[in-house]
Amino acid sequence: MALDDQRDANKLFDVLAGGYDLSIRLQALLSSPLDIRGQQAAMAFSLELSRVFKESMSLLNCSTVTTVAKTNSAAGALGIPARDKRIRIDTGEVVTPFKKSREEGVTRKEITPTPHKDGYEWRKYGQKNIQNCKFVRYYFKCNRDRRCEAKKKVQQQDDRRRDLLLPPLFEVTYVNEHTCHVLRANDDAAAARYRTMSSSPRRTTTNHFRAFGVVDTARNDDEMLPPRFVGGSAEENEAIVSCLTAVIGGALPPPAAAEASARDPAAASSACYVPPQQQAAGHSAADDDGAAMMVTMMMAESSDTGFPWDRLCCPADEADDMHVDIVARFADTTVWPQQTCGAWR
DNA sequence: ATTATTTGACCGTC
DNA sequence: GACGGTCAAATAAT
Repeated sequence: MALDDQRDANKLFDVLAGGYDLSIRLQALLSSPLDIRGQQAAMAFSLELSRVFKESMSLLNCSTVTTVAKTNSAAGALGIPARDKRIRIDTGEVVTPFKKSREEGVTRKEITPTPHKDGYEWRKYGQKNIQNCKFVRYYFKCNRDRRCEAKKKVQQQDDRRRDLLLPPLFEVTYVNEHTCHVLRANDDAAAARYRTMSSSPRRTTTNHFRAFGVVDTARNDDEMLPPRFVGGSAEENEAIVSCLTAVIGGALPPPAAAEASARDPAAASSACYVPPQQQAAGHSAADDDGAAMMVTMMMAESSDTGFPWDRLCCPADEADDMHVDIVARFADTTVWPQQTCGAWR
C-alpha cells in the first residue's frame, strides 16, 4: 500500500504514536520484577507491539522505505511537502526543518507528545490564551545561557486523543537556533586564556569571571546534550530505517530537561512531576492487587516522559473511572485496545 | 537569599 | 480594537 495521501500519513502517525505509548508502558512494566500476571501483561504488550510493527510496515512498504532513505524525504512519501514537514516515526513526532520567517526569525515546528524532551533546558516566560484554542499557549526561552536567543512556543492540540488513552499532542514552535553551545565554548576559551595569563590564584580568577557572568556556576558539561533533532540529513537517513526499532526501544532522551511541576506539568521546566494517581494511590497496600498495581506503577513511571496525567485524567472523579478502565484492559489481554481506522478502541 | 514561575500589563502588528 | 508576544513585578519554591 503506497503512502500517497494524507490519510495514510495520519494513520501511520496514529499507529506509531500508539506503539510509542506501548513501549513506554512496557519499559515501566519491565523496570520491576514480574510475577505471572506481570509476565502476561508484558507478553500482551509485546504482541501488541508486534502488531504495530506489522501494521506500520504494511503502511510503509519496502519500496517506500528505500525511496525515503535514498531521497532523504520521508515526508514526501507521506504526502507532506518535503520542505515543510517531516515525520519522526520513532516518536510519532511531526517535525519541520528550520525556516526563515521575517516576523519571527528562524522557526521550526514539531508535533510531539513530549514537548519538554528536546535536550535543552527552558524557562517559561509567559503564557497566553489564544483565540479559538482550547488550551493556553506557553512561551519558553533557553535556560542554558541567558544570551541564547532560542525560544519555543508550546500549544496543546485538540485533546480527542484523551478518549483513546493516548497522550495529548503538542505543537512546539522553535524560534531561533540555539547559540548557547557557541557562547559556552567561547566562555570556556576566555576563561582558559584568563587563567593562563593571570598570576592570581584560580579561586580568585573564577570569582572574577563569575562576577562578570563569564562563568556559569550551574555549569555541568555532562548536560551539554545535543538537540535531539537538528534537521540534519544523517538523522533523516536513519530515521525511517531505524524507526521501528526505536519505537520498541522507547527512544527516550535522558531526563535532563524534565519539565513538569505539580501545578502545571505541561508547561513547567524542571520539577519532578508526580501524577495524581501516584499521589493518591501510590504504592499503597490497597494497590497490591496485581493488575491495578501494575497500572499504577506504569502510570507513575510514564510520568517520567512528562506526560501530564492530571490534564489527561482530571477532574479527579473521572480519573478513578479511567484507572478502572485501564485495569480492565490489563486484566483481560484479549480486550487490549484494537486499532481501527487510526484510532484506539 | 537566590532562582524560577505566574500573570496582568504593555507593545507592535494587522 | 483585537490579537499574539513579551516584559516585569509579585509570588512561590529551593
